[in-house]
Amino acid sequence: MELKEKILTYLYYLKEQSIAGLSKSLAKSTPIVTKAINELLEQKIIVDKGLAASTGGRRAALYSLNENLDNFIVSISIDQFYTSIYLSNLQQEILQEEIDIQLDLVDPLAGLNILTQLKSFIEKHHINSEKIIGIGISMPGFVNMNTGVNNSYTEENPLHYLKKTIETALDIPTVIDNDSRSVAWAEKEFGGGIDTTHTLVINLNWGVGLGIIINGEIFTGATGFAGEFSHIPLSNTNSLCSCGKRGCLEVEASLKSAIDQTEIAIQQGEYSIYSTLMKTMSNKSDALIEAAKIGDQLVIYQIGKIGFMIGKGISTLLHILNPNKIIISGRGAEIGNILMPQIQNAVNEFSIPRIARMTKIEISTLHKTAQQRGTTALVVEHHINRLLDAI
Amino acid sequence: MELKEKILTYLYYLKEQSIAGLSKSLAKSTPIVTKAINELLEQKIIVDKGLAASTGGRRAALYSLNENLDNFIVSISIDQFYTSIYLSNLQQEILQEEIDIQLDLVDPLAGLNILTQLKSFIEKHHINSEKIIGIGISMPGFVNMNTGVNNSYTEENPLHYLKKTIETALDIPTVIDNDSRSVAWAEKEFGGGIDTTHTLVINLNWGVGLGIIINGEIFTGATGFAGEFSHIPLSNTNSLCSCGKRGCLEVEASLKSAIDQTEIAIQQGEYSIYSTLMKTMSNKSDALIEAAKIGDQLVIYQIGKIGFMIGKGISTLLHILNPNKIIISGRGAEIGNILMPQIQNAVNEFSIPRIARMTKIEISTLHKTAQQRGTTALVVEHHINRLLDAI
DNA sequence: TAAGACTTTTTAAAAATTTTAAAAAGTTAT
DNA sequence: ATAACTTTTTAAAATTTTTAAAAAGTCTTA
Repeated sequence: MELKEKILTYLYYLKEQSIAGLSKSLAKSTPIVTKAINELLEQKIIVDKGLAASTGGRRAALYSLNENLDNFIVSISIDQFYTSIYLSNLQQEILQEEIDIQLDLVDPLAGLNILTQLKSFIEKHHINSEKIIGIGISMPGFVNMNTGVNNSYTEENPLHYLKKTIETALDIPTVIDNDSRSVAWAEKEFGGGIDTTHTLVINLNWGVGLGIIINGEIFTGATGFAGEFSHIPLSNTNSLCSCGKRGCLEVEASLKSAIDQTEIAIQQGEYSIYSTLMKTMSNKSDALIEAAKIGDQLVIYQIGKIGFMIGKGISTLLHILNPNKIIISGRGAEIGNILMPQIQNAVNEFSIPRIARMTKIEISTLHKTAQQRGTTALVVEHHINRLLDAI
Repeated sequence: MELKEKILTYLYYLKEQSIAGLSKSLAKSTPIVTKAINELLEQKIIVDKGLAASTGGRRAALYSLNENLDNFIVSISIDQFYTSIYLSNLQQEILQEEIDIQLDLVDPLAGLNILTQLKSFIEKHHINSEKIIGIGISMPGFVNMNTGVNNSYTEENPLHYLKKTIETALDIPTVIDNDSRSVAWAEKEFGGGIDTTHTLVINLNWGVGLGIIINGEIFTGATGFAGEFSHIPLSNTNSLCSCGKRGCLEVEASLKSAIDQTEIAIQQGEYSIYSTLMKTMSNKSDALIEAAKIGDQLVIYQIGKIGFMIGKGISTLLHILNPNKIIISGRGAEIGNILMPQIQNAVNEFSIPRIARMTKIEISTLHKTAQQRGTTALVVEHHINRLLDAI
């Protein structure tokens, strides 16, 4: 059973694969993969897609997931202020979406609201819950995937037990993880991390998170807290952070900090198109990003500043972990071209050239979809076995 | 052959083991381990050591390396100013040693001097080179274990090709690694890292190095440069580092920095027993450590300062990697009790309590022997197969 | 453009390894 | 002293991998 699940997971990611290819990727012998493939064909979970283009020898037979399967995945991407819900199929396509539902996680009712929104999403689109393989949730905080608990909220807050709440209310297998780890996973499977083994993914959003991939696997540390990038002591200004400490990276290297600084400057009389945009847009970070794209001077200056601090943080990561690649992802990736020069400046200033040369720094090409893709993949990783059970 | 090597390596580390124990540690089935053990017994490489104390069931038969084997390991521990050469047996005992040979690595002849010293060591103690399983070298710098090259020195400098030079001159298999990684390996196998999977080892010496153990293995990063802890931007004073950058940790967190500061203070008229000690001792760090042990106020103050900076560095590591344990090792471990309170102060100031709580910070109990033990183990890891070939 | 050399996938047979079950050897509590 | 329980060791069965051979193509060159 185990092997079949792995095969299905690979086919989800890669869409088409040969027996030889699977055998190599899974480090399992050809005979055993052949046997599993034949059984999956028999069960009509996968289908034969004909022969691959030649690579210089006998052409390989390709297999893919059967696109006639009517099984779906629901994923919920949560950030500090907005929640999005998606319905996807096994071809990595989004079938339905409800994006940017305004939901401040500070609100003690947020957890229950998410459940309500999810229920109405399923009803509205007439989704047969029997056909949902699983529900994936990604959200900020100290999320323990194994216990399903978010330790950033007290036990009284429904967000603490969000996974369990949803799972029992809907009776559908549910899996939860930290937002930055989901984004990192998306980059590993679909983005710039496809062919690197040691990849760091910076999730630039309202805050600034880090997903660490070591030896091709998400690294969670000894107790699941690895990647708390945002609170390392790097800032010289010593401004107070929400965590109670001073000098945290997050204070000067997140979209929030750019927004705060921009708003302060505007209040002090500086001009910025940001204020005009905010009259029509409700999402501050969207307004900031839009202003930057238009070329607003103040906003670009503020974004440059966070870019420099991110670069300083990257210098630290570079020296300690010597990764193949560091990817700037998350909402902030959209203004990557504005961030990049300042990131590079800081890396030049704070890194040993010999070491910095070893790591490629990139802006994600996945943009907004990263979190959704990673969260959906999380369900595949954990509950693809339901495809086998169902038939 | 492969399995036998693994068994011998385990027996080297653990001295006595049962078939069941080996089977579990090596993740190999009992029948196959039994077969290998029987062959090794036949070859007289290992011996039966009788039954283990009971653990509530049938008593296990124990096996160990045959102590009558006359095979040895030579290890060379090199630091910025002193080189030590050791001869050890397979019972982890040091048979001969030549410690603290004064050898400044800045001297372009250092590489050749090391070879000369090694040759005379072997001659002086009448060591039969046929019986040397291998030579292990550990030294500071960007050492690539696979190519055997130290990239911190130019190709003209004999230190660049030290491994090859020694290997060809003596015709004995030689292996080289970075000093901090050797110390980390020693901590993992013999010290505080025995039963933790994610362990960081700070090698406090003339400089300050870091060995990273992730999933029970040395982590080298994408290109072998992981652990360049000493040059992350953490200092506020912006003093210039030898690497050319400003704000590097090393400038304020190494024994060198404590020595420099102490000497400056003495020149400015402050009293310290360090100056008296230096009249009889040639090794500055030994003098510093001795002064600290005696209770010299100035030295203790200066050591406290480096402790605080190390603690700040530890805070960064803590947040990013969430290890089970961080061990302060190397020469500086001897003054651990003086460092510790300031390390703890800094960790309290710069870490999120929830995260800091997860990681135990310890002073090494291996003291000076760490580097030697790690370097010797390096030979076992790479050349234990010579035991099999020889017979 | 056809033949031979070369690649790669697939199938089949042999070898190795693991898993499972049973036996052996102790220990501990009553 | 015996029954119940543990743990190691041995033996047999089941899996898995490795190796070799066959099948199916591609590509170069005469």
